[in-house]
Amino acid sequence: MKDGPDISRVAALVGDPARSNMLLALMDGRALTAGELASLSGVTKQTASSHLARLLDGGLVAREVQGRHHYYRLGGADVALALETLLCVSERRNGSRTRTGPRDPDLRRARICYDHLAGELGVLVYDRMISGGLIVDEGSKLTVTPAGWAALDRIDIRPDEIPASRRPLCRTCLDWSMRRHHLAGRLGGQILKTILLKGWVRRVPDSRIIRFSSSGERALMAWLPPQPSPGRNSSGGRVPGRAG
Amino acid sequence: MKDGPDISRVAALVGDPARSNMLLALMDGRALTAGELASLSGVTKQTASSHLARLLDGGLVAREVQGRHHYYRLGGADVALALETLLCVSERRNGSRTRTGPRDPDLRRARICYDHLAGELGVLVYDRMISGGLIVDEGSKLTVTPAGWAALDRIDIRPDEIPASRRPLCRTCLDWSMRRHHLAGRLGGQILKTILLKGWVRRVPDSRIIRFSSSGERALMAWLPPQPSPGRNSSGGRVPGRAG
DNA sequence: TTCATGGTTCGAGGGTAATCGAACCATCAT
DNA sequence: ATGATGGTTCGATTACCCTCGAACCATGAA
Repeated sequence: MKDGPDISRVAALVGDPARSNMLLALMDGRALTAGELASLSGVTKQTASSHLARLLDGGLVAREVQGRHHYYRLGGADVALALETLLCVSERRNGSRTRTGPRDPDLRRARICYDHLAGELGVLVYDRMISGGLIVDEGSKLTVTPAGWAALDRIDIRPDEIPASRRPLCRTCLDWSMRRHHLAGRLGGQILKTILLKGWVRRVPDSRIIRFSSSGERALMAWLPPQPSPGRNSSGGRVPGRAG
Repeated sequence: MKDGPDISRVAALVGDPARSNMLLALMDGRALTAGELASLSGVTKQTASSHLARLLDGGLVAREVQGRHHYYRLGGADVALALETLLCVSERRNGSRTRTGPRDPDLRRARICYDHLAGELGVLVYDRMISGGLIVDEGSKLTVTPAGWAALDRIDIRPDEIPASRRPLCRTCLDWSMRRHHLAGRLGGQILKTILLKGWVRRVPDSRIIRFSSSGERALMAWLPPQPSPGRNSSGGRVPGRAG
């Protein structure tokens, strides 16, 4: 009778408000302590501990113990993706009921999704990289073109500096606010790391929001391939000359 | 404190085994009656009715009344996507614990996801259509190329025959068993409809499984563009010629 | 050692909701 | 009309689990 794995188990884990708040707080990819997660989700330490134990057992979070601090991190990129898709559904269903706070526009503009850039700017980066020929969708996977590596080299991202892992290099992630794809995977993480390091963006404390400095946004736009002209589309898909 | 919409509400709806069974049963895109859903999920009519009312209120399913029969269908493509991603997570987390039944290989091979083709063959169709240049990822969206329309015309799919709606024509959907993309959207639905009509595949009753007839599989392969690289090349992803 | 801090474990209380029996309503067939 | 079938509503029972107070364990500091 059961088709696949027990989907209700993980869904029930996300189904509690306290736990979902914790998970959303971890969406920025940072590892938070149990105490921080407790106060963030509005429950006592004991309750939080119980919830975290369940999340850990279910594999939705991972724990790292440092001294007397227990750091919790999201269980993986797939967990982040699942949360984003759930956000997608929630948004559509009771979106009208939810009042949008003042921070929402910033959140839509640019935010951290697990470890990479999301929001309008995240989608924009992905779009430009695709239309500019820096990455191509080969069906089975996204790959970086030679022109792409050349462009990445200009912001000091080189293949040998991206940590190796079983995780795919490029991946797409569905965007909750835009309902479009943006760049995830190791490369997506590396890009965010880089623009943070370069000071193009800075994080807003205790939130997923990231804010571009005006010079940073200019620098990003200068790095990205320009928007293609609206007329002819990809069949000729040449990499813009400036990139080479 | 709340970032976005109340994600825990929808997650809690999926979090009950009876409800998740119902939702998974609806993943094939068909509309089932309340009674069928009751027996499928293993609860009485009364319980099922209560669950369905909740799902309806949450927008996860839609109801259509015909005579004394109440047909329930999935609330939308985004709901199907969310369920697939949750399947993805569940698979990874407690996949080893779940014993794989005999039907699983068939389910992995080809199944219905909402209204389109999924599984190995679904991914294969998507891959070939991308690598063969029938559809292209323009970043913001997938579009069908002129060559793509010509190919689709050969299996009697024409632009004016695809029902208009706000739903995107082409969309990708993450595959639970393959963890890769396959073709969704209105075009994905139309393709499935077509190959069902042509008798290339037939549905296995009371499941999401679809089975290709041998002639049907040959016909599909004959229609699809051939695989680009000569041998099976799993790791050394070759960039298609025109990107360079 | 002694104290303080961060986390977990235990137990009890309380509320939500899943479940089913029974009754009720609507539709179709005879 | 009368009966049969498909669904929903109501009420009561039951079980789960969320929550927190209190106690307990581990680490770091004085």
